[in-house]
Amino acid sequence: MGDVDDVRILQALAEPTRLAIVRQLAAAAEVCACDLEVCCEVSQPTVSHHLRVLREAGVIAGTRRGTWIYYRLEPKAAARIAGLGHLLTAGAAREPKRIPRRAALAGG
Amino acid sequence: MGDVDDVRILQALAEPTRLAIVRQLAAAAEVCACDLEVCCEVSQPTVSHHLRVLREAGVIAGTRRGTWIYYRLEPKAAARIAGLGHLLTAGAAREPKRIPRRAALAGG
DNA sequence: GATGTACATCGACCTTTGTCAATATAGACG
DNA sequence: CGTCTATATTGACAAAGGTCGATGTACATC
Repeated sequence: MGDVDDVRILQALAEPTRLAIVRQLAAAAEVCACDLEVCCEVSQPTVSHHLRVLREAGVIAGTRRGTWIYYRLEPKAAARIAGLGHLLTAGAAREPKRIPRRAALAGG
Repeated sequence: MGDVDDVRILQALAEPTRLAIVRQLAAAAEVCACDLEVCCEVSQPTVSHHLRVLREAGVIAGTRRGTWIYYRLEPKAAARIAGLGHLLTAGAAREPKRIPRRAALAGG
């Protein structure tokens, strides 16, 4: 369920500039796009492009307020990543180191 | 810290076939590469390529046992994704809906 | 050592993606 | 309306990435 969406979200996060933007949004809850430009060493059109990718993946949302646009994280996408994190940690913890369990084998 | 690694892990996960492989590993703790091939609609070299990407990103690890290679999730990478999930959910929850907090403004 | 199976590597192809300069749109303000 | 600022879009280009067929390598078995 929702497998394609997860890939989309991961693709959106899997880029240095975009992950930096997302981290900045996670720290401040709401950030003006103008402040995002300052942080990154890429041109304004490139930032705008990355914001579009994040928006279309449902990772962020923006609200225009006058001339400025304020972006924030989308809880739904955050929850998806958290869910994937839980799935992976549970799966990684499931490693039983292949211990033979001699008692179980003997007891049947 | 470890920002580049996170991007690497996310890049590894941000592809349909690779995410499917990772999900399969999360469900079974250890899977033979031969079983992974069956699941996906891509050729054997392509699966091998994806396994290499996942391995080099530190997402999975493989152990040769005779002719077969058994893959499993790497706990460290899983923890990183989980951590990112926590960061994002916390950041998304931090949205205060811009409530003015009149008491705080008055009290100073 | 010859054969068969499992997996990896190589080389080539085509698509996707990140980047920027130039230009366009949207709102604020005179 | 004209101008200034903030953001988006377009077009072009190079780099990265996914895919496959062909081939190479490792292990098992006869």
